[in-house]
Amino acid sequence: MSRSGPVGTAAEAAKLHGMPKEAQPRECSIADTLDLVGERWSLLVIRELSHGVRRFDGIVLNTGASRDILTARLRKLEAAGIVRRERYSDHPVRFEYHLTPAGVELCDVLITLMRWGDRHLHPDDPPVRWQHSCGEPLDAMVICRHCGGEARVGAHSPTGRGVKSGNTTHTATAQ
Amino acid sequence: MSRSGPVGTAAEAAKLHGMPKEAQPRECSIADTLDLVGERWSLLVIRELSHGVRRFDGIVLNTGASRDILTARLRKLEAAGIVRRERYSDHPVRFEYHLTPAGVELCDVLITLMRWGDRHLHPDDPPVRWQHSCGEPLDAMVICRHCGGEARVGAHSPTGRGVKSGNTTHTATAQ
DNA sequence: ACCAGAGAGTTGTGTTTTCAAACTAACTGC
DNA sequence: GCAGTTAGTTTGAAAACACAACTCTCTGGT
Repeated sequence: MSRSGPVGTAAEAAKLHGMPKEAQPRECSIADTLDLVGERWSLLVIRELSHGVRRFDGIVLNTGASRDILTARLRKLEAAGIVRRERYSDHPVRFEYHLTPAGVELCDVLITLMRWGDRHLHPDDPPVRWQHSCGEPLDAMVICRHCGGEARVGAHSPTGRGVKSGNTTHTATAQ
Repeated sequence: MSRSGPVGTAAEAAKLHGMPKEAQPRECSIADTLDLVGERWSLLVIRELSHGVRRFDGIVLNTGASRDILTARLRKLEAAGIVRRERYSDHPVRFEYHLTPAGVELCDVLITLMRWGDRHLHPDDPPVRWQHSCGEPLDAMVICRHCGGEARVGAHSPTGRGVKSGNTTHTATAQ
């Protein structure tokens, strides 16, 4: 496998003997986003908020999450600036939850997850349809802003500091 | 999650007295897709495969997943038809992993996750850029196939059997 | 005044998953 | 015949999760 030259010593040490501990995960926005939102329930919470369900018990009911976990997730999403917690009553102190603009942007992830599930898990009876503002049921597509073409075509070639050189291990071409 | 089962009166019973146990999660392609792919590491495995890393140790190295978990994830993704396991050597039996077409379609999810992370977590230095086939660095957008407009605009209104009626609890309007 | 119930959690107690590192097994190349 | 590669298992310990029950503060009915 590719003598990748003078890399950082972590990877070297790692491959010296059986890779005991030193994995060197990529720097990557996907991983970083998943750290915030990749746990069980988090994205379903965002789904509920985007559907207009704003109260604790409503979210419990519609997702199936247990209440303690839901508390933890809401706190984490709030800390990440994805959710805003707002008091709607003072006498019994009560809160409801809203998506922040950053949270609303996460709906793109929900949309692509839903499209995949509709196509591959429910090919002829999507359980939910989202109506787009144009009036039609939403059928989503991810495109490149520059050329307008479908984003996922052929092999993409990643570049940047999160890309290591010698790890593709002689299997170069696309799928 | 997503206990579909014989629905009917569960929600009714649930909201009648204090909702002791009976949550009734929505039928939903988002939840169903997350059941397959929503665990930690699963999407990072798909990221690696989409980058052309096909071997067990390469995936361990680049994701940081522990080996036993990776084994479990790969088996699950294979069972779901997202990943194909292919023998590339017989004498020491060795395998490598590929994305199936269904797996390739999941790259849309990765792309939207990456875009969110780039915008909100690394506003001025994305760790990785994906080059689109048009030559430009990919800047993705989710659109509606019908009208070509951005998918996530204003409030969407979900319809279908996965939508329950009385759960929005008097908070009606959009975000 | 009294009780039921909503709402938003917290607490306590088990059950599962995950983790990290070590170990196995079957080879290759020198 | 030994170092090294590859693809996993195994093994305890740690973290996450599930579930029911409980709290605390009101509101609304009788």
